[in-house]
This record gives sequence, structure tokens and C-alpha cells, in this order.
Amino acid sequence: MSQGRKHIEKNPSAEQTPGAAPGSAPASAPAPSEELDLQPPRGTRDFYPDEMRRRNWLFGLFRETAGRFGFEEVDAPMVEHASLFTRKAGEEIVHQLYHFVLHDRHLALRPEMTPSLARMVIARQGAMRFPIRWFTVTQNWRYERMTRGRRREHYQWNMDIWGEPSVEAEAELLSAMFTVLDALGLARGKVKVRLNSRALLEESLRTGVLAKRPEVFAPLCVVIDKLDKIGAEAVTELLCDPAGAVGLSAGEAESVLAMLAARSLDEAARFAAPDSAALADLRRLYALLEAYGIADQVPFDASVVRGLAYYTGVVFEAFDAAGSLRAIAGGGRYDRLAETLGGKPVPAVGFGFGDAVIGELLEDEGLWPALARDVQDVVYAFSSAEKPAAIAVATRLRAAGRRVELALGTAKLKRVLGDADKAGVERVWLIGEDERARGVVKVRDLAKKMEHEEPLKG
RNA sequence: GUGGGCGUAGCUCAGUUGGUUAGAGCGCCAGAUUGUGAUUCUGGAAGUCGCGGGUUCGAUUCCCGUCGCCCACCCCA
Repeated sequence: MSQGRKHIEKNPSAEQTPGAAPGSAPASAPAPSEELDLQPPRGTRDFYPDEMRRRNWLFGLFRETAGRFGFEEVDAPMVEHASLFTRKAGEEIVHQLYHFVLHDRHLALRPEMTPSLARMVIARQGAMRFPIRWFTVTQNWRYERMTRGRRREHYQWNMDIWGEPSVEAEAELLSAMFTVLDALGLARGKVKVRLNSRALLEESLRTGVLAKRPEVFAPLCVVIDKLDKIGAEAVTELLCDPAGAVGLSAGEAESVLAMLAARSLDEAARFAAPDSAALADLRRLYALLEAYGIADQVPFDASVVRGLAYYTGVVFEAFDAAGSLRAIAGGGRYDRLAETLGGKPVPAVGFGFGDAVIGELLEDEGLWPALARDVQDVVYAFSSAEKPAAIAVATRLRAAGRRVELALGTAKLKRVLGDADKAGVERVWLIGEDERARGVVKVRDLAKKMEHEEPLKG
């Protein structure tokens, strides 16, 4: 939608300041000559009926699939205390937060759902029967530069399992993800999931830097996540920088980078201890994925670590095989998030699946279904004299659960029929002077092109 | 943030080497069809040529700025 900019001059006399409470936000009234920008703010979208039908269809698939896996839907406020997000991520992400101070509270629009879920779990930790399976479909916000498939607001389907330490949780989640991809019509192989475990790295450094400084693990992963973008030399430099957050020895950095090159479990095994728990977990996970029939869709890739600080174990990301888009979905295990936020430890794993990138992919692949208006019946009165009868018919049909459009005003029959045809309407109910006089309504079946009469009924 | 491309009707676009009333297809509206969907035909409405400024007798066209979109890079999931 390449729309030109459209402004209208604000009419000063029509200007209103809707109930701005005293002492509330900086709701300064615009100057009389200030222009009203009719475009949505950059990076945000309007959903017209066509787009809304697609969105509902996609979200319906998310919900349907989540339900089939026994997940329950939850929700949380879109506005949270900013500290919920700034705590773990630090200064950098503050600049990507939609945040503001209101009545001395520092608030933020959620950039992701996981911290809110953690907050909810912690609040009722004692009452929870673990494991719990929760899903959400929420709008998330992040103030950053736009590229294809990435905007400042997007909707994300989240699937999370709390309280299950074994990789059976990961396998179940990956199966749910592929169930959606299959349902979207994305042929096997079109989308793959790269998978790794941060625990492999963690183990290898446990007797090294992490022995004295376990807190460097998250920044280490954040640096490694940049491997594709800045290259091995730059990553090594960052890892070994004595003034940096990590401070590896040259030897440690070298062995870390060597590990990242592994593209199979057997390769990874060469770098892991013989009794590696992380490797055993991965082998178990792949055995489970085999049972789900998706193991071949989930290549192991030791360079995948993901950018979020809180991941601790298995991490994965879905991407289109052509590689033309950014990640479709991503997730991983975050066993220490709950305690980081002040709760008791609860193992957890989950993924987020955004609507933006998958939307682009469906567009590229021509996989969006044709979604017509969902109206079943149209009721039409030829003149105002028949309106009461038409209203009675429409009301009766609606009470019976039908989706009914009542022709309003003086729309021409030809036009109403044409629109009904395009909308996939099943039946049109016609009431004219003749029908009203005889106490009947003419029912036209649009598909069969047949008409019959039914009593108007008292 | 940097570089490049683009912005003309609701949509997809053409066009103007600066010159009277700016075009096409699709869509929309109306009629042919006095109570009935398709096709066809006929007619019609709709544009401050993204916005602002400059140059010029004259700008949609040239120049500058600005906003928006796309691509690449940067940054980041």
C-alpha cells in the first residue's frame, strides 16, 4: 500500500480535548494550525476487512492448533512496568521499548510476551499444577527500524510449557509449530527449524570463565549471535576483549568458535564431554522428533544461539528454506527466568511465532486462501412498506443462528444480488408488495438459481 | 543511521524533451434490462500528478527540502 500522505487542516472550532484529567499525561492540545496526519504511525497497520479476514484466519489456526495440543489461552496487559523488560535486557533495549512515564510510573508496551507470562506464573506459583501449557496471541511493540517482515507492532503466537524440565516439552512445541506450518500449506522443506542447545556451550565453559563468572554466559551468547553478521574475527575480538563483558582467553574463544561449526550431533560430540548432559538431551530430543515425524525438518546447527539473554538450553528458529526472509519463529528453553524475576525456579520452554514474516511468506508463495465475507442470508424488501416483514424474517433467521445481512435503505435489487453473489451468500429473501399481500417471502437460492416461497409466518 | 529507487484516479500503471480541458486497464456508479446475479454494449463520476518551497510568462515535468514506501547496508530479533 503505497499511499501518499494525506492531511486535513484541523478545524480549531471542532477541536476537543477528550477528558484529559488534571495532572495527567502531556496531552498538550495541538496548535490550531497543526496538521492532522491521517496515516497510521510508522510501522503500524490498519486492518481493513480483507486483511482482518486473513488475520482472523491465521489466528484461528494458531488457536485451533494450540487447542489440539491441550494448551490454554491466557492474556496479560499490553502495558507493563518498564522494569519487567529493562531488567534482563539492559540499556540497549530501553531504546527499543515504547515506554513513557505517567503519574510517576515508568510503563512500557510489551515487546514480547515471555516476561508477562513469567510474572503471571510467579504470582500463582504455589497454586500451579505443573506442567502448564499456555498460549497467547498478542500484539507486541518494539520501536525500531523497519524492514520487510518487521514492523513496530506485530502479533505473535506464543506457546509455552512451564514446569517440565525434559526435552519432551521442546518436542511437543516443535510438533505444534510444524502442525501450523503444514496447515498453512507450506510444503515440507519450505520451512526448516535450526536447533541447538546453549547448554553445550555452557558445559564447555563451566570449568573456565563460568566457574568464577557465571554471569558472562548471557552476554557471551549475545555476542555469538552476531557471528553471521560480523564474522568470526570480530566475534573473537569481542569475546576476548579484557574490557568487554565476556573476557575469554584466546584458547577458550577458539574452542567456542570451533564448536559453533558443528552441523550434526556427531560433530558436536567431538567437542563435548563424554558424559555431556546437554548432548544426551539433544539425542533424546531428536529421538522424540523422529517419533513425531519431523526430525528431518530440524537440522542441528551449533551456531544458533538466539539473541535473547534468558535462554539456557535448547534454542531454535524457523526460517524459510530460500533464506529470503528473516526468522519466522524462534524460541528456546529459559529455565532461570522465573528466579531472575524473583520467583522460585521453574523450568520453562516456549516459542514465539510472528504474523509479519509468515504473512510475507504466504504472500510470496500464493498461499493465502480466498476468504469471502461470511454472510449466509440477505433479506431484501422492495419498498419501505415491506421493511417490517423483512425485519421479521431477518430476526427469525438470526435467532436461528444464521449470519444475515438486511438490505438497508433503497438499494437496488440488482446490486444487492450482485453483492450477495460475490460474498458467497447462500440465499436471498425477497419481499415485495405481492409477497406481503399473500403473506409469503420468496427465497432465492443463489447457487442453484432456484426460487421457492415460504410463509411469512405470524 | 547511510546509499539507491519510487510516489500520477479506489487498485495496477502509462505519460508530460516545461505549454491550453492529465490518460489506460481493472474497479466503482448509471442505463440498455419498469421486481432478479453472468456476459456484452453505452454513458458517467472520480486526480490539489505525496507535501512545502524555489526557478520560470507558465511546473505534474527542472531544482531544493520534507514525508511515505521499496531494496541494500548498518543495527537488532
